[in-house]
Amino acid sequence: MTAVAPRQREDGRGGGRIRQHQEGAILQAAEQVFARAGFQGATMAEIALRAGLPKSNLHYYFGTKAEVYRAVLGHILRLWLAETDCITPDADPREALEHYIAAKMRLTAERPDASRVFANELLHGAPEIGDYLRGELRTLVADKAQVIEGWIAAGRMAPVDPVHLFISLWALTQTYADFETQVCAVLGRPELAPEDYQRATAHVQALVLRGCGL
Amino acid sequence: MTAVAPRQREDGRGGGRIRQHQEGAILQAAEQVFARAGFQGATMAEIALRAGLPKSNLHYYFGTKAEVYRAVLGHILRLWLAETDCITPDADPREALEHYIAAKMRLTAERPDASRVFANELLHGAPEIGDYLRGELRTLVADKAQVIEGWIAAGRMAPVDPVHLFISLWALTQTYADFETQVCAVLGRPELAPEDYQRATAHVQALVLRGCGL
DNA sequence: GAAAAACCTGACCATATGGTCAATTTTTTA
DNA sequence: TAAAAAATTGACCATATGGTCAGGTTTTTC
Repeated sequence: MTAVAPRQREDGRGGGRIRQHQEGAILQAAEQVFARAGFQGATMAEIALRAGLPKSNLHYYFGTKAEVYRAVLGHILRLWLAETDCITPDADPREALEHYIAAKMRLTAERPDASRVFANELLHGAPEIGDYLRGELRTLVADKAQVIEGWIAAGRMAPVDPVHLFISLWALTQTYADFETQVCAVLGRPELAPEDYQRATAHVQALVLRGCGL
Repeated sequence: MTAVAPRQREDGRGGGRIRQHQEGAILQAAEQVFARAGFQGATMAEIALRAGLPKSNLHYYFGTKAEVYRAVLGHILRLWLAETDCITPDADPREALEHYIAAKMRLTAERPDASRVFANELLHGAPEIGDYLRGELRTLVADKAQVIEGWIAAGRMAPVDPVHLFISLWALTQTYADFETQVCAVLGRPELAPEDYQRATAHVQALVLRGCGL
């Protein structure tokens, strides 16, 4: 009989010892495969191969490909949140933005595949995470935008549309993961090395801080 | 017998009157479908449907899906080039950058699907256009970077890494097409209206010009 | 106006792939 | 240690989809 796998918590932290381990391996493999091929291009066979288990076993843990995909996205969304912690009314605008950019760039450098899966999902209209974007994310951004409005009103930085500023920050940092191929091409590098990410971070910080009159 | 379709010029300008028309319709339909679903997700059946002809007729003009895809990309690359015309040693840095940003943003607003197909190709490692990126594009960027270096050396703008500046400009503008869903979500819009693009253009121009000390 | 070229199309095929299932083994529980 | 639960797996199936093909129709050419 086909056992119904009782995954308990949506974050995959439930289940026994073996389940923990296998789901972890699957999610890691899936992130790579989805990043490289997108949802449609990814195959369950390849995910299973990379995770080191037969396809039918993969189906024991995740009934459908969409389920694996959702789990990967859930994982990634958790990374995307927070980060904005440093943006508070009392913080120094310069330090806060500098810190935020550095954090986002670090994430980009360390988890480029996560960024790519996210980018791919957005690129195709965010069928899975649209609700999250219009809910949690929008609220978060609205909050932080208020903080920045406050900074501007207090004359602590140049007047900049705060929401568009966030959009710009995301674009400026994630481009180094999402469009790495293009970046490598114009930089004349075979791949991005740590120094490249350092240069990129410094560049974005300089551009944005000066752009915000800081 | 299966006729071998003798497409003459690679840009689809060859062939008879009917061929012209049909290929145009196909390419337009294909751009939409590839933008929404990516290469793997796009189906020949849907492209044919949107172009208003049976699938086998589509195959008469383009032997394989990859061929259609390459034609669409070729179309798009032609848009990507030029644009940088305004960046010359004698130009005013402020005006030149302002103009370049406006042009790129206009392209983004008018041909979002083209931008998305391009983004998708990059996201998956640019298997088709990698050579172009490392060839023509890199040369072009190197040239324009020299111009900007000249501006900086002459004290006409703040010192900014020119190649990273280009990367930033692309990211800042294309994000409004590629990640439109996210942009709409945080802006609280159902879709981007012309005013939104105007605001976005003004924002990016202000941020970058100030960021470049202009 | 007839021959040639270009164009059109329904029926068909091969293959890839997501997903199922029943039987077996391993692990946990009591 | 025995029963129950969880985990594993190879064989199998249904379907979607890229692509073929033979024969028919329209358009162009001379």
